[in-house]
Amino acid sequence: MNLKSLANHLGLSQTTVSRALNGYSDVSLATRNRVSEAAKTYGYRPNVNARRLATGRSCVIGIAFPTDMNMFLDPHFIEFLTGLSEKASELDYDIMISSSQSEEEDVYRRFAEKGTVDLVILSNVDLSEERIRLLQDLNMPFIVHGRTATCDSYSYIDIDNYGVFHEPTKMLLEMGHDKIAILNGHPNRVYAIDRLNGWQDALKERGVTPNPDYMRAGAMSEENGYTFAMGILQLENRPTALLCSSVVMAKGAYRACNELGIKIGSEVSIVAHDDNVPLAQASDMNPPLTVTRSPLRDAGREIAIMAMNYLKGTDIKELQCLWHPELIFRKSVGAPPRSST
Amino acid sequence: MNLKSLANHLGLSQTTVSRALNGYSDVSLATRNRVSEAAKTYGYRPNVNARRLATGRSCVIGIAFPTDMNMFLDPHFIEFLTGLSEKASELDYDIMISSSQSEEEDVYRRFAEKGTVDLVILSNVDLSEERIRLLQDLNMPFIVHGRTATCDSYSYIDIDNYGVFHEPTKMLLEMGHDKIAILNGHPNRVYAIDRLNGWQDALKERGVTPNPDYMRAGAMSEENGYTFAMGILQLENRPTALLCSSVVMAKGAYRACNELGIKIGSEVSIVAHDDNVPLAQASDMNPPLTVTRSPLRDAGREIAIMAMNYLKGTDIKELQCLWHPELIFRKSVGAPPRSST
DNA sequence: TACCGTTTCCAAAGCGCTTTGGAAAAGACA
DNA sequence: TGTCTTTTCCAAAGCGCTTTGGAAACGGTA
Repeated sequence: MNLKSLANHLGLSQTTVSRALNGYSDVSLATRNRVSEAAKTYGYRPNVNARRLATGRSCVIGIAFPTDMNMFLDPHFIEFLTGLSEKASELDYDIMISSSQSEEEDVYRRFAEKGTVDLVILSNVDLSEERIRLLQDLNMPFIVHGRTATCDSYSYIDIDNYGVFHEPTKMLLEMGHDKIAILNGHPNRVYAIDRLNGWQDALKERGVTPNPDYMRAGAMSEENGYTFAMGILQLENRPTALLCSSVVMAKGAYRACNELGIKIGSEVSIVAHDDNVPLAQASDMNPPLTVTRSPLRDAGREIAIMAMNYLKGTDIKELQCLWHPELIFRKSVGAPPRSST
Repeated sequence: MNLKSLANHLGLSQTTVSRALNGYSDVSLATRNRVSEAAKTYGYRPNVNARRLATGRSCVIGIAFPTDMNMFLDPHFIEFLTGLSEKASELDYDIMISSSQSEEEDVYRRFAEKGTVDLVILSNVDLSEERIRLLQDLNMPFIVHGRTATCDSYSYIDIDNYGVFHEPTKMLLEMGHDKIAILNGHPNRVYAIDRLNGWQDALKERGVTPNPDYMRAGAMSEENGYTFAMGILQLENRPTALLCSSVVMAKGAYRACNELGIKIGSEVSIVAHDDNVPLAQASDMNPPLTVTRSPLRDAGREIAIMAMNYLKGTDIKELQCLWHPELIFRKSVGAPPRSST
């Protein structure tokens, strides 16, 4: 069933049927209803490729990933992708993924030249972002999940990563903690750098010098959380509080504490940033984990909406979101142990 | 730069240029070269959507996944997807993913009606596969990763899951083990059922009755591997060998053994099926893990090729692959402990 | 030279939709 | 009643490609 035969069935022109289905006001409400009724009974759906050719828009959002750095194995990225994908299908956009064993940039170049996608999403940005420059050169619309220094010039969604560690550090300091360690994400990523700064500044504001022994950084896996925590908690001058860049990492830290017989909430306080990935529920942990919370899935959903608006021509300045995670206090945080004050 | 202007530049017709670029023999080699040369210098790439409309083929492979059962968090699925995606881009196919919060079937219906994808890939099949019937009804080409009872009627790629557990069980029995437990994948999945049968039959062939206490099944996570192994190894009549459905699970089992102080390779032998997911390298484990090996990434790559051939019209009968994993013997397996014989 | 089979090219139609630029019909107003 | 808007519809062009069905040019053969 195509437009032509549907139009014939209805005794209308293709124009009218097309415009009716797309909700134009220059076709009367009565026929608009009649048409959409008929479309439903005949099971008509406009052929996307014809539409794409005619409009020049594909309604496809692209994501590139190099297979060597397995982003897809990162539950955080997946959670984001899930939100993006969910919202995209609600908005009738499609998601196209493309991998290359070689350079991620080749993928963008292909996307741009072939016209397969309208817009691409950039994730996991680090400071030296040539990808952004390339996309700007290629004139390929994009939205960044995260930010770089040049973020004025593009559309992005990010959370206040500085605050993500600044707030809890301040809180812990006010509670009397002064030996606060951080288990951070990958050191090159902008979000990790922002968090590091938040931690450092909060300490300095209180006159505490950040202790390099208390800093660890790497992929936000359970394993790293465990390893990092094991290392730090066995220092002779061990910290009284741990900041983790993700709940997944915190789970590893919990495991380390349990193994070392260190009581969480009294002997050591733990705070993490909570992206709300399904297999790592902060509230279900024992003790429940104090977090700064900002569901990644929501960010994914939001970026789908932003993509749509971007393509509708909304100004870039209105497509720059900065979210402030909320701090949720739970039992994993308590006063520092006496012995350490 | 489009076909028309490229043709003008060359002083040729669109037809000739098009056919030259697509390598038809009815345009002389000389002009064929001249054309592709020009295409390169002008940076011409045919517009995919126009091509799609003209040919009726989209060269897009679809994958649907319901967001509630988070397939994407399963490293096995991701590994498969990575292979698929890699090979697809080599073959100039694209991968479209689509999620729905509701029914996976809606996604297929949308795919079919809109004509976005040429073919879909089905994963994680279980015995009662209505998805397969739906796709057949919709007349939407598909390839299954795995098999069901009706697999004669469609194209698939699968491994000999029966053998995956039958072989090592036989081997263990021959070495003198008779208390062999299995930590299986999700009990509804066909592959898990096949493996279960392989194990059972191997035991029965030797006159050993499968012990229901020795059977566990669930998602193939490290966590489950740990939990299942902990349970089984603390039985009063504990097994001398463990069959794990994946290396990820085996890692959990290793952790349990370490925690319980049970020596792997002497006090308990462990075999796993190795999908070769990057974060779980059987050979790097301590002791190195004996496995039946069949890289999932290879399956992904193969399925991309099969998809292409399917769309080229290759007969279904020639697109039914059954791979036989190789058994790789390593230190995690040894003779059963004396005490148990 | 005439004829025929090959080789090489091309004009034009078509894929299924959107959109432009009216035209006809209906309604409003004097 | 006639004129001017407004509403409602449509014919036709176009998106950029592939493909069909020749036609022209060429070379070989009789």
